[in-house]
Amino acid sequence: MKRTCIKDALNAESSVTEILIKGWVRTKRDSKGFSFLEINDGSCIKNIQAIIDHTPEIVAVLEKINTGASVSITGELIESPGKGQKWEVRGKTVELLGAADAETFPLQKKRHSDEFLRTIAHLRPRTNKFGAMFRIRAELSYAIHKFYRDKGFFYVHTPIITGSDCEGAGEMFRVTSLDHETLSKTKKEEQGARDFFGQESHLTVSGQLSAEMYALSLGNVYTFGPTFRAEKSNTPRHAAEFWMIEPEMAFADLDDNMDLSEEMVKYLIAHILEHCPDDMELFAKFVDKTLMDTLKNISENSFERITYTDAIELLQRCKKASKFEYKPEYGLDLQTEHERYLTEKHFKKPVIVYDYPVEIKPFYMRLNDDGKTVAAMDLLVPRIGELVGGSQREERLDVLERRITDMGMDTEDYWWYLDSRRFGTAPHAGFGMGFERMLMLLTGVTNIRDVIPFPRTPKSLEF
RNA sequence: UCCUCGGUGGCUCAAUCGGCAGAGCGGGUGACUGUUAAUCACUAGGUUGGGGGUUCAAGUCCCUCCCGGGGAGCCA
Repeated sequence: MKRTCIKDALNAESSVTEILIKGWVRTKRDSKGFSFLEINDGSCIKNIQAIIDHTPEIVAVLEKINTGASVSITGELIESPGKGQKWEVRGKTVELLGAADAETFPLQKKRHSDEFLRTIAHLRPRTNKFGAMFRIRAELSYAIHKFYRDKGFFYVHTPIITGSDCEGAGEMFRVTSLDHETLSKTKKEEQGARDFFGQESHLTVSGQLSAEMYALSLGNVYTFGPTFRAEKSNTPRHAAEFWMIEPEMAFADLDDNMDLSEEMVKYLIAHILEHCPDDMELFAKFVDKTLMDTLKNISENSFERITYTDAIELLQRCKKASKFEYKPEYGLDLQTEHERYLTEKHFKKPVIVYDYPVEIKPFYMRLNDDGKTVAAMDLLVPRIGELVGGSQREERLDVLERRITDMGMDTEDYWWYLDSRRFGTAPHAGFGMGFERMLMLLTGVTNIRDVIPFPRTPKSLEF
């Protein structure tokens, strides 16, 4: 007999005379003469209840079954005479596939703290909350591909190992095949030449520069993959390994970029609400009671768009101005408290801040006609802060070369990047969105460590 | 990296002014013929994060290290 997954069994239209269910025992309740088993197989958040009459043989098996054990049950799918569920399995046979010792199995039937569950990251997907989280994560991943594919974007696999030591963001992880001894005996300048690639190599911090090359060939493209930052930032919003979506559009400007980011965020919310209602319900009920209102608010309203200059002025003039720890000032980056004020207090919705001072943004962002600002954009959302960061790219060779030189970098290192401006350059724009941050926004979960299966953070690499 | 709050049974926490280390849940044993994180009774379980110090006496005070949470910086 073929296994029926619990999701399908619970969606049955009529009773089934013979059914095979496999899964993990969430609870066992014994009475005189029979037992109830709640089984979950991960196919959905709900368990199926099996009722099993006691016979000497079955009691012998049931005695070895505890919370956490994996079992295989055959029987009949019938309408449940009890309250609380439509269907249940009246079991005929019960087989113990894998026992779980009750004294040492760490998950109990009660709620556990997120902190404790992080210490057993290998078992937490067996809980309702993390099961729901990682089903949503899978669905969100699919939704991203669907969104871009439907719009005619091509998915580009940009490299994980890179040679460019400056992609414009953050500290990088060094990649080397040299052993520790060789490394310590070799002079810093000579290490690269002796290494696998004949030069120093790192884990990518962004696929953007590569994606630009493909946008200027295939038109509209996106990357979706892991990225790595060696920053020792210890916050609930940062991880050393995280996933990023980076679309890049040829013949597009900053407005197109802003439109795309807004459309994407709204699409992803709608997709998850439509396809993961049961899993989302858990987060709306137990994690963030305002979640549905927040998501509705984001879907139904257009995002506020404001220039950096206007945003600074607004912050300087607002009632809270004197209470900011950091004074808002033209030429300085917006602080967390400023972002929160804009999205949570003032506009009460997502805000796109654009046209930033050239001094605080990387070399590849397009210089505006005023000569003082670049065509950059940050999408800020309540609670999460920066969800998306992007820009129209500098397509003019001379301006780009000057920017690279001005920032103390060598144009030689970017020869292939500059080639795209040398041969058939075109206006183009793109952005990056943190996948985990989108997931946090969707679920109301406030710690990035709880939206990624095995989180990598400073001093933490157990799993 | 800085600021801040924590670390007590498997989990979540309590312990007054420095004076006998406790509860709920979970576990074990038993009861119960439709339970719903079942219920009821009984029961076992502790080097109070590590090291050092003060004291007649330290979970509690001091020093130090480790680990975790929250905030900041940086960012996605």
